[in-house]
Amino acid sequence: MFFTTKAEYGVRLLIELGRQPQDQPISLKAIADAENLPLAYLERIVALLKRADLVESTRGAHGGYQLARAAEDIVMDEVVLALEGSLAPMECFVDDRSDDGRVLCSHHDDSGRGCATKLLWTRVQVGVLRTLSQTTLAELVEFQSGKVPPAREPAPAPSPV
Amino acid sequence: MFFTTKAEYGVRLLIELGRQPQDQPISLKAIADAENLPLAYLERIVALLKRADLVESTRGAHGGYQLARAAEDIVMDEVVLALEGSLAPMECFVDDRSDDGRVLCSHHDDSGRGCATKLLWTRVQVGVLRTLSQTTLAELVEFQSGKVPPAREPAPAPSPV
DNA sequence: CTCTATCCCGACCGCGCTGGTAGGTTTAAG
DNA sequence: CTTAAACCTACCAGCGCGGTCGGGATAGAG
Repeated sequence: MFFTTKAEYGVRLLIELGRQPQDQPISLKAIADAENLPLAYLERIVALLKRADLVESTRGAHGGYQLARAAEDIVMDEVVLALEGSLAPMECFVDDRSDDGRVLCSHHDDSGRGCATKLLWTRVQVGVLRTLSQTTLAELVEFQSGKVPPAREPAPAPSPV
Repeated sequence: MFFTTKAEYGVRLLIELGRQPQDQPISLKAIADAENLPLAYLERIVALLKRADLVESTRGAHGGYQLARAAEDIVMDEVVLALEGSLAPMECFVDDRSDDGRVLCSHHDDSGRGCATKLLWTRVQVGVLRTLSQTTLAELVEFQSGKVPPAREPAPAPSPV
């Protein structure tokens, strides 16, 4: 399991917001009902999205949430990072952003050789990051609306487990 | 955190086996000492690798473990799958193999629309799988030995799903 | 002014899994 | 027969996930 339900629920929430007409906030309650998710839990999740400036809130009666930008400009790496807090494939990865995802393995580096698994986990992280950064919220909204995107998969996926 | 220490320790174990001369088993104790890992825990991990036919064991005194094939023929997707038990990015992914990684979201599919996040998680899974399947144990052994491989990441991934 | 819908926030909690330990049994070499 | 190793089962503490609860703060509606 790479991701928790935080990511799942958070992305669903964003998709729901993306389906709404612009500039009209929708309440969390409405989303919780539509997606059949626990309201109290959603509250904590949307807080993460707000802190990352992905959604905006309007307080008071008839308040709610709306996207902070156009769905086309919301890229999923930012979303998942905001929701999960980290995209490190392994414990020993300190978080990126300042640098670019460095390793500090438990047995620091014995006898001068670098950490054996560093190469592998770094590749995985780069792969995930690239995948996420190539998907926008707008795409997901379209996908859910029934328009299946034109099956873009040029390389025949060498070994689809 | 995508992966647990099972994957970390298991890969390290394989690398250690890959560094040994062929056809001569090495004891878990030796590996535990070399990598500074808890022996009892390693025992459980190596059992996973054996069940997946990635290592072979020799019992009795002077017994131990060795790779079941050449390091060049051991690909990391198989390894990580054996160690982690699944490569599903999200809870709702039933495991692949029989099919190809299908989704059965908690709110099965409401009002006929497919699961909103399916597209995203599928892309991530494909990305990870491709990354793992492009790395062999032999590469990691080389990497650890100091020879940094020539930064292969061939195609800049034209438009990976 | 008050009511009510909503965002907001902190505390709490059960459960499962991870990471690790302990102790014992079987196998085979010397 | 002793010893080194694989092998197996049961056990355990800690922690994070998923979820709940109760109570604010805020703003529109009557």
